[in-house]
Amino acid sequence: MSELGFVRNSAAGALRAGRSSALGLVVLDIGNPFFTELARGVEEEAAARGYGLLLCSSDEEPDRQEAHLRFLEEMRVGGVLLSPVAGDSRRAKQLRERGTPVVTVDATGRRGTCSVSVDDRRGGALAATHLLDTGRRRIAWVTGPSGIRQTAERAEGIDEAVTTAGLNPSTVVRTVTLPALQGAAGHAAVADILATRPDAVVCANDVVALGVLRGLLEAGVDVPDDVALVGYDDIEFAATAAVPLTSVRQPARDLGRTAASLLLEELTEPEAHRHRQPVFTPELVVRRSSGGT
Amino acid sequence: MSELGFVRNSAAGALRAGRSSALGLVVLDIGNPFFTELARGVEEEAAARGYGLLLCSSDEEPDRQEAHLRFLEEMRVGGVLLSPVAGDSRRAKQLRERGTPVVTVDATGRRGTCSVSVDDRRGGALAATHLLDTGRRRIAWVTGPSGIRQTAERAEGIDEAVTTAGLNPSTVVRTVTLPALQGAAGHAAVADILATRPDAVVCANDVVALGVLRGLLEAGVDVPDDVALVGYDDIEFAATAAVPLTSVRQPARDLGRTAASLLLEELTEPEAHRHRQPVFTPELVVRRSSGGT
DNA sequence: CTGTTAGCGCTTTCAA
DNA sequence: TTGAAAGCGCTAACAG
Repeated sequence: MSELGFVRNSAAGALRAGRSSALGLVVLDIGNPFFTELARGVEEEAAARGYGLLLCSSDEEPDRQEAHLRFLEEMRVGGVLLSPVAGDSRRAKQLRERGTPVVTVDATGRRGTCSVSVDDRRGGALAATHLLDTGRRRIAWVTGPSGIRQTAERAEGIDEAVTTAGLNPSTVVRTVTLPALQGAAGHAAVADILATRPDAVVCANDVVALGVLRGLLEAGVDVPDDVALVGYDDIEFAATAAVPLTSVRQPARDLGRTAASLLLEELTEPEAHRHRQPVFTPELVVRRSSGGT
Repeated sequence: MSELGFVRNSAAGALRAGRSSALGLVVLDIGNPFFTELARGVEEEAAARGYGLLLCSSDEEPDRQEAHLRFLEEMRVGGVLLSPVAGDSRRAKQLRERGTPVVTVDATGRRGTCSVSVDDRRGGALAATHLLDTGRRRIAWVTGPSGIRQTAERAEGIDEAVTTAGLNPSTVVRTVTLPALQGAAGHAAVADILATRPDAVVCANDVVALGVLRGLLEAGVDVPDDVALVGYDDIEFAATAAVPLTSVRQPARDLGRTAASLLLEELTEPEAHRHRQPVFTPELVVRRSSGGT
């Protein structure tokens, strides 16, 4: 019967059911391998349960995030996974009010919703402790726009570790803020970073760290002898960098799978579902850029 | 009226119109920055014309490609951009028969359809000529599954350049075939590559080249003194590699924008539309890995 | 020029 | 057990 070219019309199904059997995922930066790995995890889990995936990138711009959420709402996706640019999204709230579950990814959500995150405070502390243990005393913290929650917590973790070591964060840590967490921005900020006279640089993610690394080498700075460098995420390219990059690993694919699984549970068994906020543990991967073993 | 939470139901619109105002893009590997850059180009162009984008990755698996195409067909997307895994896709044909335009991306399509590609033969020749010019005489060509058209043409370009230089491809070029064009596969194949006793390695893309680079360095091979290395795509991470990577640059974002623009033209002005197959020109970017300047 | 209606394809409900 | 019908929200065509 259907062997000759019949293809289900899911628009009709979505209209009838009030929602489609697709999920939406909005990430901060599709060009960042951390998020593509996360997306893979989501896609795996969604596909296994018969759901499609609409993948969007906000490029860290709140307006783009809102536009994508609107698009997903118009498409009547069954649920949304959101790696948020800023704290409160009007449209995310609206989605939830409409009955569309929204799971916060890679950042702690409020209670009353599901979220999947990594202990960013701990991650920041891991990086800083490692640097302090290896004798560094002036850390430049290179981060992005302040709205992004997880980077703020990494900064707190750094301060915490500095304090724990009996030092004063205000003399040890200098913050350099980039317009975006991208390689080019990191590369462009190298002069600003060096102006803080650091003996160590911690970047809010690996993409930035690789841009910074290129700038440091171009400026004739020896990594790690003059300046130690630590990234975040442990993307694949960290290991093949000019100086292999020490990084704080996050279980990207697991994050994605877990988030999708929570979302699908909420979607398919709303009454049995209890909101959860699992927090994963980051792990320091020491390579040459920090002068470690 | 609509200020209080009204959101258009695009499922209803799609049902009514017979198709949705979204485009589908199926790439070979979403983890490859070349394709994310291409996707950005597509997204820019689509968004500018009020179209959404459904982004899928086949991971170079024909079955996944077909599944994604089926999903897009079920969603009744207005058109599809496809970076094909294998030559003929039953479902792509079916889509066209149904009246959904399909534009082939990053590979030459057949006449009678639109496609956007880069002169891969020329790209292969650029890489090989550069290596021959700098004295290399045994080239290992590291490629992926044979179904992928563009890599086959790059191989032909290499042979062509070797012949043009008055040498015999069968003595100069050795082919190593990977199960997938991914970093891990390249890394795992280093022993096989070295077994061909090459003085130069050309990889079908940069992701593979970076994996190979890591393996070569781990094996104590000096790049470029013992072995020159050339990648393909010129992704951002090529410049920050352990040994900055010589690569054949492809204009990824332009490819995406052009492809989307052709698709949208076919979609919105079917009678005025004439099929075109623009071919972009690749460019050799020489860095240290090939021992060039 | 404004307002009403029919129907897209699917699912669910209810009748035969 | 099998089949018919209603209605999801939108738009295009048509009536007033």
